[in-house]
This record gives sequence, C-alpha cells and structure tokens, in this order.
Amino acid sequence: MNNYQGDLDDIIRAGGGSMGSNTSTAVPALPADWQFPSNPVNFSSGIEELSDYFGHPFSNMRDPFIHDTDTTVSGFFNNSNYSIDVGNLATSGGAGGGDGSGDRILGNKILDDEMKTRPPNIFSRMLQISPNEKSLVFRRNSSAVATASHGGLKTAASADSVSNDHMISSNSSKSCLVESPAVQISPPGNTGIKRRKSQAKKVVCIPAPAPANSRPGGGGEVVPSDLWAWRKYGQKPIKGSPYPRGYYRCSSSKGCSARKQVERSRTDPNMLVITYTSEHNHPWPTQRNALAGSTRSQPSKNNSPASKTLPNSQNQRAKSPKYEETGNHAENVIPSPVDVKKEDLDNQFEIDDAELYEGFPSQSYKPALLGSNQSEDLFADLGEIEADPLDLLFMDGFSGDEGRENKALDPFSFYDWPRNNNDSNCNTTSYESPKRDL
DNA sequence: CGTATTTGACCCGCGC
DNA sequence: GCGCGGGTCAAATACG
Repeated sequence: MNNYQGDLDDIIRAGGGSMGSNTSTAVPALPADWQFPSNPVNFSSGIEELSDYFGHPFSNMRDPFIHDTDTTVSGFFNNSNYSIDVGNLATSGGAGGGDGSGDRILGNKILDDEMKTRPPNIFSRMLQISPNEKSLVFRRNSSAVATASHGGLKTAASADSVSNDHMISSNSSKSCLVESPAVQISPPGNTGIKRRKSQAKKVVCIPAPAPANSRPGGGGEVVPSDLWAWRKYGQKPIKGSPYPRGYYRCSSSKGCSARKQVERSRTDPNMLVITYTSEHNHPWPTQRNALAGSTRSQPSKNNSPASKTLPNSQNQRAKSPKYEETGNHAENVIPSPVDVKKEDLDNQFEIDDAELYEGFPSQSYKPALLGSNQSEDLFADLGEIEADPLDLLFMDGFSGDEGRENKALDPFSFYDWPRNNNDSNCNTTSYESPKRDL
C-alpha cells in the first residue's frame, strides 16, 4: 500500500482548490459567511477523531461554495434526510440532480445531526461508490457513515453520472468529491490490461478555473494543476456531454500508473470533474520534475503561464505536518480502496484514510513535511510569483506563520488557477473560527 | 532537440 | 455475439 501514493490527496486538495477556486463567472463567490478556521487547524484532534476520516486540515473548514441556502450539493447533503437522489444518479439522466425526485437514500441521523452542528465541509461531501456492492457510502467529516443500497446505480457508476448530473448539478455547483473504490486496480505496470473494469476512481468536482469554454468539444480546458505532473495522452468526446474528456497520466515518475480524467460537467460547464484512477507509485515530487514541466501552456488554450510559476507553492501543501501525522496514525491506516467489500464498510474510514495519505509515504515525504526551512524557502519563492487569488484567499484567513503554514497546507494552491480567474470574491472573503474544532 | 499535445485508430469492457 | 462507448496508443505536430 505504501506504494500507492497521493491520489486521494490529490483529490482532497483538489476539493480544497475548488473551495478557493474563483471560477470566473458562474461559480458563486464565496459566501460572505464562509468561514475559514482562524485558529490553526488542530491536526492532532483531527487525527484522533477518526471521524475526520480525511484527517485533513481543512476538513473542518466550511466550504466556501456551500451556501446555506444552496440546494444543490449542499442541499444535497444538508437536507433533513441527508438523502441522495440515487435514482437519478444511477441513470445519469439529464434532469438535474437534487430535484428530489427519484429513489432516495436516507442517511442516518448522525449525519443529519452533524450537519446541523458542523459547517458544511467540502471534503465531507463525499459519495463513495462501491460498484460491486451496489451501495453508497455517504461520509462526512465525522465518523458517521451512511450506507444504503440502491438498485439503480450501475456498476462502476461513471463519474460522469455521479458528478456531472448530480453531485454538481445545476447552477450553484460546488465542489465535491466522489470516490469510487472499485474492486481491482491494475497493478502498476500492468496498465492497459483490465484497465477499464473495476478501476478505483476518485472523482473530484471543482469549479472550473476558467470560464467554460464556449467551444464545447474544442478543448480549451484549463486543467488545474496539482503537485503531480500530468501529461495528456488523449482526449475523447463523451457521449451526452458537449465537452470532451481529457486523459492524463502522471509524468512525475516513469511507470507511474496514476491517471486522471478531466472534463467539464455537462450540467454545469463551470464545474470541472476530475477523475483520478489508479495510484501513484512514487512519492510526491519535491518539485515537478523535468517532465513535469508538466502541462505546458497551450497556445490555443487559455492556459495561463501560472503553471510555470507555481510549483513551489504547490509543493507547499505537501509540507503539512498534518498529513504526516495523520498519515502515520495507525488507526487511520487505511486499507486500499481496492476491493472494498460490503462487510468492510464499517471500516470505510480506515480505507479512506489510507487512501488519503497514501500520497504521503512517511519515508520520502515526512522529512519534507517537517522542513520548516524548506517551507520558508518555498514561501520565499512564493514571493516571486504572482499572487494567486487562491493564495490570497487563504492568506486572508491567516496571518503570519499561521497563515503561511496553512498556506502550505493549502489545497487550493494545489491548482494553478489561471490568473485570469481572479474572482475578487475569493480575495476578500474573511474567515471565522469554525464552530467546532476537530 | 526534447518534451508535450493533438488526434485518429485501435482495443476492450459492458450491455443488450 | 455484436455494437457502443470509453480508454489508451502512437504518430504527427507544436512548442520552447
């Protein structure tokens, strides 16, 4: 398992990125009441509270994209029944999710209660799909796990159907994360064989870093970069979606089987659906390697040169002691998402946590985490780069080292959000202490 | 020249 | 078994 690294972290950060993302137009501005923990994230508490299965420094963060009045994603999980429209989800039908129709899975009350006492958490809005078991697992940042069977969900429910049509449906889409732990993952090096079936998928829905390209199918996708270096190896039009899906593989390390697919939500072009498949078989790159030059700016696309200037800032988030701690927390050690059986659902958190931190192999990663000097350097480097709206977003919520530290944890910085995406809202949002520490 | 992206072809899983 | 659709390959092309 140690060989599997990073994917979920990618997701987490991706999700975080979405929070701070400032999608130009359609993505609503951070709600005025959105709060970022003003006090340092309590890592230890987060660790101990397995509930915070994500063990993520931001797990107690309120999702900036969740308005209390939202009826989409937040409402999706926030409604009294904590229900999910599985019927629609299964069909991936066009009708926007959240319309309340169709079969519903009712979560347990714990979830519901928690929803009332804890701010919405971007990371909590997870939907885990275990295709084989045909069950959904709704997990929040607390220990509650709601499972429900459903008949409509197709095997290996596609990220499309889940995220596009239901998780981020409609106008006020928010970020969300969908995991689809599958039964098997082709071992690294064995890609291409059984590649399609039963691959663990983790789906992240994030606000698109750039306005929806008015040229559906014409590419122009601005893919938020993350710590990993991804190389695009394909693009396909997806049936039912006006937007093509881009296929990327990890180029951070040769032989890494990690892949991700990026596409715009068909229901909300302002949302980007990123599906991570397979796992990295290498540590987080300290820096993007040469290959990583990563995704070069595409002249024909509205990519900003940001990707060239952000590696350092991106790396920062990998320095979080939080990850280290949690990642090594025995109780949080997670079995691979692979082969999640129904009887294992009770251990779902463990699975998730393992997943979550598999990107942080203690061996190669820990040192970096603790390297305060490194962190300093990184931030020093930051000074050389143009302030990123997302950076600002986070920095706004923190001051001094605290802010810096969190910056390092900043999942948002995971992305190279195009500079042209400067939604001022993100820069001016103020944060308050969460109602409750984790 | 090395690396990344594009894009059509091919392969494969899955549903019917 | 067949066809559809998604995922990957790899040659061509573009870029720095």
